[in-house]
Amino acid sequence: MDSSENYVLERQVGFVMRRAVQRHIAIFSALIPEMTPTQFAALAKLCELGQASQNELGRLTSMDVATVKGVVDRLRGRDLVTAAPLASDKRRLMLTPTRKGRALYRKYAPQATEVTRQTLAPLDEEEQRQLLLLLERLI
Amino acid sequence: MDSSENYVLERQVGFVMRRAVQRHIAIFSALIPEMTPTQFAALAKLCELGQASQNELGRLTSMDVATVKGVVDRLRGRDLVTAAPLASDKRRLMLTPTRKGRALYRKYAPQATEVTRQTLAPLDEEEQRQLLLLLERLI
DNA sequence: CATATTTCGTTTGTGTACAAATAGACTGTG
DNA sequence: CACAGTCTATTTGTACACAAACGAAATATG
Repeated sequence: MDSSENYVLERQVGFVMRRAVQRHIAIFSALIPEMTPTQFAALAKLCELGQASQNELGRLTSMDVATVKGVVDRLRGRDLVTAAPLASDKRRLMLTPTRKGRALYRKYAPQATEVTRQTLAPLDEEEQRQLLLLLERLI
Repeated sequence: MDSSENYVLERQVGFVMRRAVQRHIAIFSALIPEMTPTQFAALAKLCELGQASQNELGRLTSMDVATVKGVVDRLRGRDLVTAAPLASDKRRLMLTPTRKGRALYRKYAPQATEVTRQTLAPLDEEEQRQLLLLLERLI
């Protein structure tokens, strides 16, 4: 009896999700070569909020403090986001999308929607809703 | 009319999958702190096959050539896998799990199954099967 | 047989992702 | 007020992940 006989890599959620994410990222970068999904997520959330501290943005986009710093640095480097320490709390780094950042977001939001559409294309509408609901319950 | 108004980050599959993967990895590293999901996947596949070239292993575990090299290097560094150029085709690097590697795989295979179980725990059996089937169709 | 093409592996560069350690700023409580 | 604990951001180190470019080996094709 060897319990490792029962283990089939291809049937593990982790493996299947990893592959699904790979395909999704490929679709994303084909449709939006100008930025990564993570960068777009950060920019989108910041545009939605108007303004947020780096820490807050990280929490809302599920990024680690170190990760969000890297992402924000690259957005700042491309002049899509500006940063300034908050006067009332000098620990916090307030982020604001620039005009250029907001324009880029508006430009690519429809493309980003299309990325989701293409990723889910193998499923019908009902299945798409099912999948989203099931995934959300895993979180 | 601003189409970016329709874009809600939290409703995009990419975002939801990314979060689900994050949770899965957290569960994995809690149960199997000794190696990463990727390393385990490579080791598991290699143990299943008995032997494989690095390239082959990469294809079967959905890893890029550069990625699989890093993963294999780390497995070799820990003496879980040995590598040797194939005499009949000097381009290929044949990989074989060591006794230690096979032992580690057998030891952790049940834990890896448990990782999947815990990841899917919020869903009932039927929903778990549903999710797996839907995800597989995205690939 | 000669060479064009393909395959395999490596290297380099960029971008997530997280842990852990650090430093500075704030808050609450004594 | 002092200072312990908390919060925010940064830094460092490790580990995927992929693109692009390279060299060496094998294969195909003329």
